[in-house]
Amino acid sequence: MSEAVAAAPKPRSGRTPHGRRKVRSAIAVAALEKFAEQGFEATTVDQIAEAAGVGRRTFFRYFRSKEDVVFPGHDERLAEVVELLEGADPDADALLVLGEAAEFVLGMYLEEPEVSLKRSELTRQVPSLRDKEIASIDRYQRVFARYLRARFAGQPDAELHAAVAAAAVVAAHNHVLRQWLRSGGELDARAALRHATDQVAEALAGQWPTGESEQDDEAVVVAAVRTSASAGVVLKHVREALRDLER
Amino acid sequence: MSEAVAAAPKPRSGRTPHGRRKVRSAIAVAALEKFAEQGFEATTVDQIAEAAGVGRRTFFRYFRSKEDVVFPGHDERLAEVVELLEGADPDADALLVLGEAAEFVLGMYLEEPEVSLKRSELTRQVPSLRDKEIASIDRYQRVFARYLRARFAGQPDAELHAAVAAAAVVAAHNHVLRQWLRSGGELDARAALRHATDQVAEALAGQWPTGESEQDDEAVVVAAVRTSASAGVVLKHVREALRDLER
DNA sequence: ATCGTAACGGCACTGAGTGCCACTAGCAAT
DNA sequence: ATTGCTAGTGGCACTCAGTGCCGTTACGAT
Repeated sequence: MSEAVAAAPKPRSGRTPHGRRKVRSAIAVAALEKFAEQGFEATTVDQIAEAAGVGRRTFFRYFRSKEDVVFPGHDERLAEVVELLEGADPDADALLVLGEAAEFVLGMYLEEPEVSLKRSELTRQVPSLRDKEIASIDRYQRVFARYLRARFAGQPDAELHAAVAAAAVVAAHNHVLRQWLRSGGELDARAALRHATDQVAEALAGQWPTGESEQDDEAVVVAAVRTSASAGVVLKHVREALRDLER
Repeated sequence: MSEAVAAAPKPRSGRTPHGRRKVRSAIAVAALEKFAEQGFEATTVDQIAEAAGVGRRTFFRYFRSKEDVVFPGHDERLAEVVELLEGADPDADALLVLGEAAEFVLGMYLEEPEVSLKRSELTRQVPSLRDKEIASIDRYQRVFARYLRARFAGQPDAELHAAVAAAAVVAAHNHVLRQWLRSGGELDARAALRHATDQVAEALAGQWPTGESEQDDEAVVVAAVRTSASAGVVLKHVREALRDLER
């Protein structure tokens, strides 16, 4: 491919006589251009480095791997989420807090729609990138689960409930994100996410305590309904719905 | 590292003058031995091939990558799950079917506890293996979600509910699997999984219809309880628990 | 015994990622 | 202005995963 290159020790041919601090950005831009041009796998690090006007070695100083160019600063984002959860009101409903955290994560995508859309296009097509993204999502889920474990501590099946609820919230987030991406960034994702997390919270809070502030008053309720379900099924549901209110 | 090797064209030194059909198994055994001995990353494919008495090239004929030795036949397992779901009773409760599918997956681990334990040890320590496993779990989750999407089709928020429920079931499965692995294979994982999926099904079925066969009879229920929850909260829960029975 | 096929081993090659080192731009102290 | 230090950089050589190609060999069928 290279025709008659490599004669003199390369007099820093193209651009950027000596990169300032935009080196990282220059590499990222060049890389994404190349990826869009000729695909991820067909693009070598050498090509990226040359297009960015830096040495191949410098590329790996700014990005641990070729995949990392596509997911910049995922670690920092995760750290922000951890911080957000640690600073959350300890008395607030745990699932509500998680919903806010999910919205925060979603916000990171919404901030730069074009980038998010391009990235999703890449991840859809390249298996290794897809795997990397899934692994990164899993890290968020672990953080969520850890938070819930702490909040649920002492309750029966705390770990199970934490794991399931964290997975549910993440799934809701991912679902909304996918919809937003498919809509080309037009969807009101924040509203959709709130609706989704509300549904999740409703379903889980109906069965499991999630730490909402308890009331001291008491209540006697009489309900009468007409339904096509069998008496047994209705009784089962009512009994279950009430059981956890007793605690 | 290699001392004075490579003189004659290698007279097939060690073992297995010419592998029968146990070549794959021989490679896997040799690989896992080496991994346990000196770690995953520190073991090269050459070492594995030599220990197995085969050529380096043959290794890659049986395993697509070094990681693949640790996860044999994951694709086939996934296909079995797909088959199981496709052959499931279309009238059965969808979450119950998913619970059975999860138990089937869990069964694959329970079948060979020693292998599962060793593998989990490896995946815990090696990031690349961990990522690979997460990606593989995600494939199951996608299959689950696809099944639920088909079952929920037509209902409001079908896709959201499918995604969340699939994630919940997978999370329940993973939680039980982790517990079982931590217990060293002693835990009654099947019972624990049934308990876990029951909880998930209970929580979600209380809110969302999951396709359980409807009865034709009717029922009028009167319930009276004493609870520390506020009247509003009780009413909300009861109303929600009953609402979906109406449909 | 011979032929055909499929598996095998060796070889060479690409490309990712790493360690090492020499070079240089920029800055501070004198 | 000169000197000296430091940090960023680029080149080089190396390891190792993974792939394509091809000659060879074991084995079953006839």
